[in-house]
Amino acid sequence: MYAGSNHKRIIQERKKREKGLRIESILEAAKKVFFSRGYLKATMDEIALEAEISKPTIYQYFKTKDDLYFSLMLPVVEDIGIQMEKVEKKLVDGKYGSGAHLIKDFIGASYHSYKTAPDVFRIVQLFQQTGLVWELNEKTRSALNERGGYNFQVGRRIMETAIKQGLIKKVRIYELVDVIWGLFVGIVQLEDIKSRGKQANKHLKSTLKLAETMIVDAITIGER
Amino acid sequence: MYAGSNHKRIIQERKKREKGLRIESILEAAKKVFFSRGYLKATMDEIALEAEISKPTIYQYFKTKDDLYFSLMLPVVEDIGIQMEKVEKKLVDGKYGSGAHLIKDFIGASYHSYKTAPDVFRIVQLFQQTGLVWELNEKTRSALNERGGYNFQVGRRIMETAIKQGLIKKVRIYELVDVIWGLFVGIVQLEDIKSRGKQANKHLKSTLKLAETMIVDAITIGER
DNA sequence: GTAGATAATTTACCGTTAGTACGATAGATG
DNA sequence: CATCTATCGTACTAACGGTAAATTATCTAC
Repeated sequence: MYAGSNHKRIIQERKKREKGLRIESILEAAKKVFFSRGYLKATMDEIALEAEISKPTIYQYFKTKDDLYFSLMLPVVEDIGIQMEKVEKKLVDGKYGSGAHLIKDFIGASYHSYKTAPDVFRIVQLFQQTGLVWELNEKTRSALNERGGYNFQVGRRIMETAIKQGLIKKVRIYELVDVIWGLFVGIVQLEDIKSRGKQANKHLKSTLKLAETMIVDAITIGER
Repeated sequence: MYAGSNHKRIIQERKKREKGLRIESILEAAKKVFFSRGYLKATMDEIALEAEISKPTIYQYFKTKDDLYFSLMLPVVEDIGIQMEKVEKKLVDGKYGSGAHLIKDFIGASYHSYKTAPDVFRIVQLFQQTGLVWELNEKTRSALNERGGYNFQVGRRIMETAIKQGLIKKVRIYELVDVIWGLFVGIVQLEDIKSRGKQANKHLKSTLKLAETMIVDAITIGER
């Protein structure tokens, strides 16, 4: 018994790895199908086919169609948080010389996530409409809520610090973060609708740019 | 022949009226069911029951479930346009003394429509999330597109005039209208999600208020 | 190496629902 | 009366989300 009791553990770990890979491949297939067909027209059978497995296998890993759909979101939400944390770090390290620069990075954090997965990004709020939120896998739901809520917390901390550092005017941080986030999501959606069927939305960037300028004009100090 | 050839016409008109009423009652029933159950869980049978007619009769007037759903949007989109036209009239009549006042009314125009039908307002989102191949009645689709596009036109005209009148700074009007509209929708959606399950969203008003202030700060002239 | 247990996967199925076909009915019209 | 129109009831199809039960692959213990 050269391997001893390790053998068992090692095999278990391999299985775990394989399980992760399977989940990964399902997510990949789901992404493809969901975003080419749209949520409603995407079928679980087609996703299964794309992942080269049978439908019930999907249900082994994801409780419902919603669950699968929402699972796609989590990495994006997490990414936004990571980007924001970077901004926060830079801020507490005193590396922002102006509020304008901070705001630019702050919006850039969301833009970064949007760019890496524009399809996923648009999905955030669909479920509120369809009223299916309540059938989510508990794990998925709480993960989403926690990360989402956490991101807003970070956002508020950033603005709080920025005010303390005198980078931006003294405004209500809770509302401020909501305004910026709402602005971003709203514009992305809007330009998305407008550019449907046409080539990539050339207006998105210029509109976001204007939004940024306006925020800067409104809440930064001095430079006007 | 006391009524002459009018008789025919009068009867036709009555029929048209009745047809309108039927459509109205279907829409009313649809609204009730859609917004209590959510789009996916609402069934055409239930809507038919609510409207006290049979299911095939609904399909006489609405091509698909989607079509019925989106038909609910139209009045809201139209209302927004009407509110905006009021603002435009007031503006060309030279009744705005400050840019701040104008912006307030401009946002208020959308808010008005939102307040009268918050549920319907959320549909905009669904429209874009899933919007690929909705099998909308051609009439419904073009009506929606036309009215939507028209509203943006009015918005741009307003901003153009406001610039000419020296009420606001010279910014790119196309992007400006998009920013304001995106901001509004984004915030409404956000607060909507946040307040789900809780009491009415008390944050919406204060967040919108801040957004308004920020826009005013950013684009109006003088008062700072 | 093989029997038996365990986990992963598939086949075959269920229940529900959007949408339709069709014949019956009722009322207005001429 | 004959016709036309709108609606109804019914019964059906096709598609889809989801599941129970059978099947296969994999591992463990001897």
